[in-house]
Amino acid sequence: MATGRNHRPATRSRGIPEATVARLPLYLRALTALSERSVPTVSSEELAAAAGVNSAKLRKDFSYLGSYGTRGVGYDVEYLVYQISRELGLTQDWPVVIVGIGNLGAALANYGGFASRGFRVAALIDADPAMAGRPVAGIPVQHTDELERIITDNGVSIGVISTPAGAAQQVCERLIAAGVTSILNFAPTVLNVPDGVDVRKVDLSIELQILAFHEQRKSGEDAEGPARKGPDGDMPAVMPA
Amino acid sequence: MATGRNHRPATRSRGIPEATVARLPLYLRALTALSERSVPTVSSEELAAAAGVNSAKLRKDFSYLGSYGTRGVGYDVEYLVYQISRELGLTQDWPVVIVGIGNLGAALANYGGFASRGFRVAALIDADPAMAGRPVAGIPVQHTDELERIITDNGVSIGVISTPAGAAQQVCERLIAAGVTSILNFAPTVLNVPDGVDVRKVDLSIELQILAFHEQRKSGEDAEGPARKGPDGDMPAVMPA
DNA sequence: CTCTGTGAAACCATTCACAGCG
DNA sequence: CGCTGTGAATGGTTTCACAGAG
Repeated sequence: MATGRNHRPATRSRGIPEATVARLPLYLRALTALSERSVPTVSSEELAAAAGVNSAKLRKDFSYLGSYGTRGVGYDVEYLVYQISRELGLTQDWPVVIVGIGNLGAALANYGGFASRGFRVAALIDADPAMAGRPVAGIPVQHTDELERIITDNGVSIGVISTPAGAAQQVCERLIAAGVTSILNFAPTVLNVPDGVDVRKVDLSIELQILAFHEQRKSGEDAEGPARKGPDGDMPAVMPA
Repeated sequence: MATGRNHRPATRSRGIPEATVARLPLYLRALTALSERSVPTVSSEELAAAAGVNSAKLRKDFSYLGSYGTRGVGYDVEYLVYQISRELGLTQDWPVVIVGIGNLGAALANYGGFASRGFRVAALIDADPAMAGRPVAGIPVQHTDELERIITDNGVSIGVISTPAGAAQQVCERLIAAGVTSILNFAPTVLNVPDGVDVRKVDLSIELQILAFHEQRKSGEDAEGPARKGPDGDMPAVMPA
């Protein structure tokens, strides 16, 4: 998972389940690919395969949006693309700022997937004065001093944090004070935010650690014996790394 | 979530729930910070706050690992760091290859969080011959032709894919054929893998789309009326973007 | 008397299986 | 007759609340 905190609680009646929301972008991507190949309709089975889920789940997901399919036929690709885009709020333009233009920030600025789907990089912000004015992905980097003005002037409500961990909380607070209410956090820290602000977290090393866990289980299938309680899995005198 | 497919089913008895595994790295990070400040013990309440979860969940999570706490006192920081590290398989060294050294691949190679926790970047691989030999993060980039040899020679079982979407499936297949059994995929595609191979996916644009969904709900709290079925939310003549 | 460890309850998500529409 | 849409069954996760260890 890559989600932070602050997930809309059980409030809101006609709500779409979080798990479903998280899959809509996947369906949208698969549908866009079909649309580009001018495929007119698609069955739940086919679309599910393209999105990497099973068809029952997909149909249940779509049932939360409404009845957009045709029994015996499938779904109209163009129509679904539009309905999902609208549901996700992608029919409007979302200006985004990226704070922290190191290696990762630059990668994000250059990432085509942003611009393609309703997101527009409104500004790049970095604390290093030496970066100021230098263009990254064709956009000039601005100094952190300008942060509040940039947010306000551009009506930015989504911010991306790709600073070092130490700077993240402070940047987060300034973004929120200036009006940002959704944050995508790449810094390896827990961000504390007030109610009403959504945070999603993407953490590279966490993902690797989860893989390592499963990887370990693959090899150690056999002599797995003692692992619980007591001084069997005891600590060595010298700590590893 | 950022997980792909292929999650170990209900097999394996004494298994730790996936949701718990996904949080262990969070606890570990919080504990490491405490350890660096030489804090000897911590209560479930304090540690939970530092990790951004609630304390009941944390205690339940730890209960799957064993009884590592002391009632009335809390947890021994150093001891827990070791136990969680061991459970995650971080007491051993994991050589990793990164395939696709564009902006993102370079960012990953430079990312300190890898090296710090048992992961070692064994090689950087790119399809562009012009990149070959050029050092990134102090490691020379090697050509894709070398992929199989590199995997074998270094005993790599974890691969990171940061290529363009079009190349990802093919790279994935070569990695698997060469012996990789865990993949962290940054390319915006669904990877098809055989059983026994774990895939986790990190998708920047998907995270943003999920934020946009919630963001949209914040403003449109009022005039939300019609959204279901029928030709109310009908498609415009011209498709957006 | 504090704080862990954990059954039991509540909640959410996935899967099954099939009625019924086109 | 094929495929969607959906109740009902199942399985997993979170939260509650408290017994009992230290």
